[in-house]
Amino acid sequence: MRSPRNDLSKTLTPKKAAKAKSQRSVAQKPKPRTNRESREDSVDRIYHSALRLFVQQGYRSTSIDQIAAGAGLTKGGVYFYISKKEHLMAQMLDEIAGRYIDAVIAEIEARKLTAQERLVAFMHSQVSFALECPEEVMLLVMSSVEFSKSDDMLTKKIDVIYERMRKFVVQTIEEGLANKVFKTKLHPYAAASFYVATHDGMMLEWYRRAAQIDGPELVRVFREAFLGVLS
Amino acid sequence: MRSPRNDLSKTLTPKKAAKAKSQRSVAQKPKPRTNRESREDSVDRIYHSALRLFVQQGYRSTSIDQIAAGAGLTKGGVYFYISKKEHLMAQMLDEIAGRYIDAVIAEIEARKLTAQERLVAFMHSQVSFALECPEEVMLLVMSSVEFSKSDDMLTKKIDVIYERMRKFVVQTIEEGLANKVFKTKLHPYAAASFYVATHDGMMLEWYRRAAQIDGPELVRVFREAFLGVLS
Amino acid sequence: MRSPRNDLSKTLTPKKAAKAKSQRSVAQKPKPRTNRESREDSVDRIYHSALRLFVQQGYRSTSIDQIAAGAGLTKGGVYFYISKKEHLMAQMLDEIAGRYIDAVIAEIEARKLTAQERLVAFMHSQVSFALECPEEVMLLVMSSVEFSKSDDMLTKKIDVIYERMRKFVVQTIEEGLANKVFKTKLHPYAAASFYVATHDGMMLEWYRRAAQIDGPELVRVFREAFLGVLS
Amino acid sequence: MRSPRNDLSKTLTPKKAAKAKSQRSVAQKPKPRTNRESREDSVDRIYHSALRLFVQQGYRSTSIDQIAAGAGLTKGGVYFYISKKEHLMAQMLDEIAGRYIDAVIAEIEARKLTAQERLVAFMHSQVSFALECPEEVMLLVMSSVEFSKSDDMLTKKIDVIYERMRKFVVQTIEEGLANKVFKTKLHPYAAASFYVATHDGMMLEWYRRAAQIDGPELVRVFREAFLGVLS
DNA sequence: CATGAATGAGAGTTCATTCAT
DNA sequence: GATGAATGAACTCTCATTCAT
Repeated sequence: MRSPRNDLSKTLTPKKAAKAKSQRSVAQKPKPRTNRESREDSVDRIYHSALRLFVQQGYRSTSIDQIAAGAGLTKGGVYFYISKKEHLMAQMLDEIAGRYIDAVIAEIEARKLTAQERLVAFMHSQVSFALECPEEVMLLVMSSVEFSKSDDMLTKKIDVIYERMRKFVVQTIEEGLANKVFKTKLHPYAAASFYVATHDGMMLEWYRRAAQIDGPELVRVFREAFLGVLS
Repeated sequence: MRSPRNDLSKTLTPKKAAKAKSQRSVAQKPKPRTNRESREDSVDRIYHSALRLFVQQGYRSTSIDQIAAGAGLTKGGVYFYISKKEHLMAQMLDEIAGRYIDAVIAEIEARKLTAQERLVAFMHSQVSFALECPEEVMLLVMSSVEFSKSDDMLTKKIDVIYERMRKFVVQTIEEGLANKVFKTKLHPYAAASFYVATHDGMMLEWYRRAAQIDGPELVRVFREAFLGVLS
Repeated sequence: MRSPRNDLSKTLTPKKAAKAKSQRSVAQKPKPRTNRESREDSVDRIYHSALRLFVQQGYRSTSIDQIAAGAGLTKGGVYFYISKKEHLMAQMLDEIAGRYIDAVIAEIEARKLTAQERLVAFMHSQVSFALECPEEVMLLVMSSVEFSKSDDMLTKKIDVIYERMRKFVVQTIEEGLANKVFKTKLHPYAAASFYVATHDGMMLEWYRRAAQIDGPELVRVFREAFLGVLS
Repeated sequence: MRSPRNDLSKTLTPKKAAKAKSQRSVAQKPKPRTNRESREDSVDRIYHSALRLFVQQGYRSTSIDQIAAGAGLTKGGVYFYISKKEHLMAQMLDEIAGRYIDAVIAEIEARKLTAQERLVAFMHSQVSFALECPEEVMLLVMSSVEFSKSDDMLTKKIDVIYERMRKFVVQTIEEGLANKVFKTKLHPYAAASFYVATHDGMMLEWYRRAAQIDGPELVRVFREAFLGVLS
């Protein structure tokens, strides 16, 4: 009834995320004084435990038991906060979409920029976010693979997120074409697909080879390749 | 010893694969005359059933029952040919790697080409193969996501395959740089990563949006972007 | 010791019960002045919430959470008053037995009546009570089904209650036979079983088909059938 | 696919049922020679194990593990035959309804009888069946309590079964009234409710007190009471 | 060559119960 | 007097795997 279901922490910040990642696998429980602190803490630990595991092993291969262990709880403890595994994932995706797509777009729309500047700003914002919260972005990319062509709720949710991303690119390119900023013969939809393809591919490659890869250099290549295609 | 395990058909050809795709969901059993034919037939049907399902739903979400149904067999029948689900996948990956990476490279090495020509030939060969056997290539790409950062045998196998792909690109670029064919400042490893990233991203996007996308156009963009980066 | 366990309200009256039924599903909390009032109030709300749910869904299918929600409390709040779900049920059965069997019998014994008059009075009293507190009676009948042939405490308790009912009927019939008021060949035990059977069956049918059934008519049939059998 | 789900044994006969009941709790596995025998045997053991447990403890309180243990199988073994616990119950109810209601009615309709004779025949057939297969009938009666006022599939199924029983009684009484065979003032629907009520009540009482009760005598009382009410 | 029966481990989920606050 | 967090056991159901036939 009054259990705190369905309102996963909105308080997660990149700092916290980064910190959590550097801790060891089973989070320590810092004996919080108040109930409120204890709740926020548990929610947070569940969120990060799930995030890490979903990215590492995939959503379907991650068990609630593993999430619980990573959060220093038992299965039942996790279910005190989430009503369904699917909902946990859905909320994670919603939050990520909000911060990685919607917030970024909103911020760009708020500024007065040319089409080209907006595209570049979009790329930079996404890259910055990915540098701060790599797992969040990876969750998106990897889920888009794990759930492609299924028919559950999560598939739809992910499709919608990607659609928003494509739409922004398409609209910006169309505007750029109208203003003669871009002069490519490429259809805007194809260009958006190329953006998404490069985005996903780079994230994957970066995740797979973080140790051996020079992130900034890859990003620079990404930008040049994409803008090159548009000119 | 009760069965011919571990020797999945090497005889699969792209034609067959393409044909299989256009057939109905449950393969018919055409009453083959000899035992040998019957065996090869079953192996074939298992292979294609598994391939289709692995790509559609992912390896871990595909049950032996589903594979069997798709092959017109029962679970036990499938286990007559495969010893473990993992082995089935391993053999599929081996075969795909052989045809999609090794054979392609071997053929290119056999011809006398400049570094640039070799790169272009590589891209074209991969794209041609992907057009003929899209599921095979998708299996590779999607598995590389599903199994990233795990520690099973399949993860290692996939890593090795990708390593071979990267190695060819790196060596070719290095040769091109030595011969002054390429003049990029980009580190060959970064360029190879960009190749792999774009490759995977494009395949994913193509698979996700086959209906809405102009494949050839995307491929052309791919080639131009990549070569642009190298010059 | 932390709480006034094991002393569920004896103050419940049929009026209250009837009133509660006509209220909305989640009882309101009327901010009682004193602690005592508050306690009695919560106890009352728990009692009625549980009663309604046990009858609707059965004891085992009703969760403490549901009871708590119906009483406007949380799980923990309910456990402040009850020590075990089983005890809550046990106390409900005790109270119902007291009012539906013992009080009724005591009142009849207090009057000077012939055997036949006593039987009729018993039937009428039970029917009147059932009309006022249908849920209480249904709890008894339905529990006798849910717990038949188990071996927990509740099973025993219900058996005892039914035994008291049968015993009264048997003794009254025996007396009536001795006084030549009844002249049936039927064994008193069989007649008592027939009484109980008809009682339970009618209550069930009435509950199942309250909307389509003419209660008073069913009751009249009950009385006539039973007395007919005895003459 | 080809698993034998959803076709629970039609071969169960009263003899077998009676025999099974007299065996000890965990059925022995008689090492059947053929697959077919083994299947029928397992299905049979599951059916009887479930029937016994459902009647003893109720459907919801019976776990698949208990059913499996009673059938000499493991949980997985039971699930090889049933797809869902709910389906197992549904099939049991269907079979019971077929034999206890439909077959009985069909047989009576086939004979040329007066309304009164048909009612008596109906009662006798039901009683005979109950003497041979008491657990089957008890399952019906007890389920009607366990599932009253729920909204699942089983509730609807049980309602339909009871409706068929009521309908036969109503139609027969209406015919009897038309032919002046019955002269009661009682509404046919009320009479049917009385029939059902007495039926259920008697079955319950008989089940609860089989040891102490003279079954035939109770049945005779049932018939006389019911016919008395109609005259 | 293949089936069908069966196992056992583990998944997601629910819930009575405890307890610090 | 009551809350909210948490546990642990039990439940339904799935699935890779084995094996007699």
